[in-house]
Amino acid sequence: MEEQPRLMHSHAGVGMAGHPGLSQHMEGTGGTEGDGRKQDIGDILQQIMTITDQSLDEAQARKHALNCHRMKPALFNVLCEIKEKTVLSIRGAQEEEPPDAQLMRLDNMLLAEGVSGPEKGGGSAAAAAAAAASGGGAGADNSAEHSDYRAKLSQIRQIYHTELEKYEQACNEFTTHVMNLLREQSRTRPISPKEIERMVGIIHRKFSSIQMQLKQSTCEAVMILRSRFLDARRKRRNFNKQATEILNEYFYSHLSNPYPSEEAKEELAKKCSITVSQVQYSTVSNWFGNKRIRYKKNIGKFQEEANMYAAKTAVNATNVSSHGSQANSPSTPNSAGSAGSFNMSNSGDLFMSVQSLNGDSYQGAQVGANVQSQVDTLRHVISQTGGYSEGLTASQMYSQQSINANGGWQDATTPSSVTSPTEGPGSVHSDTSN
DNA sequence: CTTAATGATTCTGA
DNA sequence: TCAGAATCATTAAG
Repeated sequence: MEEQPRLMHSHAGVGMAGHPGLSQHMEGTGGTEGDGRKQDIGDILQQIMTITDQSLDEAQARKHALNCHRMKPALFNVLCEIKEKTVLSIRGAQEEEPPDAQLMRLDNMLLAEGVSGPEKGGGSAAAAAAAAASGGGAGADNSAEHSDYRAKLSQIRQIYHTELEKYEQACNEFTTHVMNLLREQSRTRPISPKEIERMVGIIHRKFSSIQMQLKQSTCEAVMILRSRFLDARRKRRNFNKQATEILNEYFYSHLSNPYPSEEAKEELAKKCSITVSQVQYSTVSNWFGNKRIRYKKNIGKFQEEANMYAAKTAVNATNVSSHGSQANSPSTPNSAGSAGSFNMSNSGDLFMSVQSLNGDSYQGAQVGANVQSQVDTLRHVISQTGGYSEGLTASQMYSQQSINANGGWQDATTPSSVTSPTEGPGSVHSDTSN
């Protein structure tokens, strides 16, 4: 029921809706209302029907005639005006785009990551970010690692730019195409410049939303890349054998107090040439932290290792001393023998015997001779360094079996397998058991 | 693919 | 603030 009238109305509107002047005019000339209208509609239909019968030339001719009609521009103007007042104003109202905070964020991020920024600056900014992310200090080791990162980043950057360009080009092409089309059509139907403009705006919005997607996925890619390369955890590399050896040597030869001082850590880091990943210092700290805790947690498991390193250390010491003595070989050797343990909670005390309580000695042939000098050396070193536990004095260290043994730490193990040659310190000792 | 080893990070208590 | 403990995440070995 409702349909009918509305339809009718819209029909009537084809030519004159909303334009009082015109419809009045028509009405005036049209004679009696009902009949006149019906007649008009009939005419229109008739014309439409005849169009299909017309040849192309005929149609063109008519079109041309219409275009040339002197009333045409005026009519189009009026129609455009009407259109603008109705359709455009409605659409315009709802087109207030939301503030694109999102886009801003993306832009900022891309800029910060060096994807959308100036060409070279991007790379260095990323490198800086990388350096910062990995802890800063070391500096030197970053380049090799980050070149890969930078390469990938610039790859992303390149893709981003080409895509962006592509979109832009497509957008422009499409826009001009649409504009031409509309201009063309504006000859046959009422299209105001404003409308064209609006259309262009719509197109741009569409394309910019595509662009935003591009930006978003680029951001994601960068984030992934970042997390992959810069997250220290992911970057973990195992130390090489040599480095592990050096650290272990130190650890086991300072078993009584495996807390290297800052300098010692630095020294160790240098010796190990820890370059990968992170700040050397903290890497060493981490290593010792992990080592302590893991050693303590499962001494049995480390026994063999301990013995091995102890032996090694002893050998080293001997060699050194035989060469000439020197007390301080900077890093580990000294103290070759300390035996001890760092306190463990459950154990009461530390120190494994320096010498095996009984027996079996491991004395390598080499070891024997220089022991005395080692002792001296060690004493010297120890007193100098004084670093470790306050509780530990040289005498304690040397004291033979003083302490011990009972296993404070290692539960239950039996006495040593490796033992040192006589005098305490130099000895290899190592804890025992197994 | 599973698992052990291990470097790094995070949380917690002194 | 630091060491220890717990946990994460990756690597390497099987």
